[in-house]
Amino acid sequence: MKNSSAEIEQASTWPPAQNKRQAILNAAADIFAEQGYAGASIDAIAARAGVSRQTIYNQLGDKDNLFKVVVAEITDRSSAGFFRVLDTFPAAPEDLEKELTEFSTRLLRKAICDPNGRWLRKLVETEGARFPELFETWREYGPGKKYPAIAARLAQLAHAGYLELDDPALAARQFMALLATDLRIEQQLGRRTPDAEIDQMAANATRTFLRAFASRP
Amino acid sequence: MKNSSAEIEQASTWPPAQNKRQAILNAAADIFAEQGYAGASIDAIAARAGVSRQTIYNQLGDKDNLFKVVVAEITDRSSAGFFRVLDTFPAAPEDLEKELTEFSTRLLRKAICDPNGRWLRKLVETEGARFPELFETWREYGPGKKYPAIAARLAQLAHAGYLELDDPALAARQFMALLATDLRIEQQLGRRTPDAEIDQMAANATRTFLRAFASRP
DNA sequence: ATAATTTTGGACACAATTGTCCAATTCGTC
DNA sequence: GACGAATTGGACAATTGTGTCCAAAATTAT
Repeated sequence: MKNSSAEIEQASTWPPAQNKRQAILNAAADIFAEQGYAGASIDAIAARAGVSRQTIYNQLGDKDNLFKVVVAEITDRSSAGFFRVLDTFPAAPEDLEKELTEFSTRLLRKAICDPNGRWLRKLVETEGARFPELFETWREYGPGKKYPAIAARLAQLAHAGYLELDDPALAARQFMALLATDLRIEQQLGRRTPDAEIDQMAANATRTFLRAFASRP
Repeated sequence: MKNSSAEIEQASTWPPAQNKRQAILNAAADIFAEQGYAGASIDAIAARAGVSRQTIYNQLGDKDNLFKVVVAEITDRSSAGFFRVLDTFPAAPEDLEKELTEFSTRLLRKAICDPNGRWLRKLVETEGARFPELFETWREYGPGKKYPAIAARLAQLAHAGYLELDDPALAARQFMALLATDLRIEQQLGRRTPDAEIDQMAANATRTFLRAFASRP
């Protein structure tokens, strides 16, 4: 019973009840992502959370509601992580390629590799068709907020003369696509990608992106 | 009971038994992709195939085996479709951007949008962790064969002086990433993307790819 | 037409799961 | 240490799904 969510949990600085609630949410996120909605049994979640089944029903109601709460929770965390990284976007870089590559590395490491984002993507892919509202929620947070945020930063770089963009929104999607492509393949294995490879991916993506969009003197 | 697999079925030029078998396989592909392995019930598959449950057990054994056969079948079809399109890759184009864009359009339309590929990606994403051999099979056919094939064509273009590549394999992955990025978002909705949008995606991807890799005079 | 093969549909046993109830126990607080 | 609240674990009914069996019906080949 290796607990792959340990990284996310916060120590017991919360009211005791909230602590168990977090344990349940983390366990549920694991199991839902691994097994899908139908395949995830409440017993399995209870077992992984180290909690009795009844406690889950007490705190979170039925399976449907548990699922919704889990997704909402993870969406928040994932979004927060992303925007924390986005704040480090280089606004007036001296060495554009170097600083953008470093930003890409951070983005890959903290926002795309992190369990929250992975769970979310998988859950949306798996259960999106069956939970249309959830799909909408995710859409609002994911493509709806992240891409425009990236696009704004890129547009700013373009305005400052670093890039030549005619469609910042498109450039943002392409930037993210280049960044995530290799990871997508690796990730489905569940394999934890070594840092060196992540650096390489960030460098590859950034290099190609700049070959396409960097201003030429 | 709209049959979204009609496009794939072949008329009754087959031995009768094979015909029902195909119906089962198509229905199973639908249901597995929609509901995941755990959520897919044999009864639902039988109902959609217009066949009795017993017939499924007669022809294909238990659920596990049914799933494996479905994936193998779809993998074959998907792979065949891809390589059929790949044969139209422009080897000595007069207008590189134009011809590569047209190729991209074909690839998007016939190989990435098509139901086979979509089912496969979703099933692998959903159930890959629980069926390691299937994951390996897919990997062999997908990244294992398709990417090198694309890379070879790109390398050929580079050798002929059209492109400047130092890593054809990487360029192939990036080319595919640029192509698929917008589609991935649209597709999860199950929405059928209009042809005009597909053309646009192909043009956007190709344009950026060539901005990065086309030889400059 | 007749024989062989498949298909059908319904019944069945078995297992897993959901969600509820409740008495005993543990935990945090005062 | 004693009180109140939360947690536990086990039992429970109801539902759903798997996989098997079998006799009747339909389909296909001879």
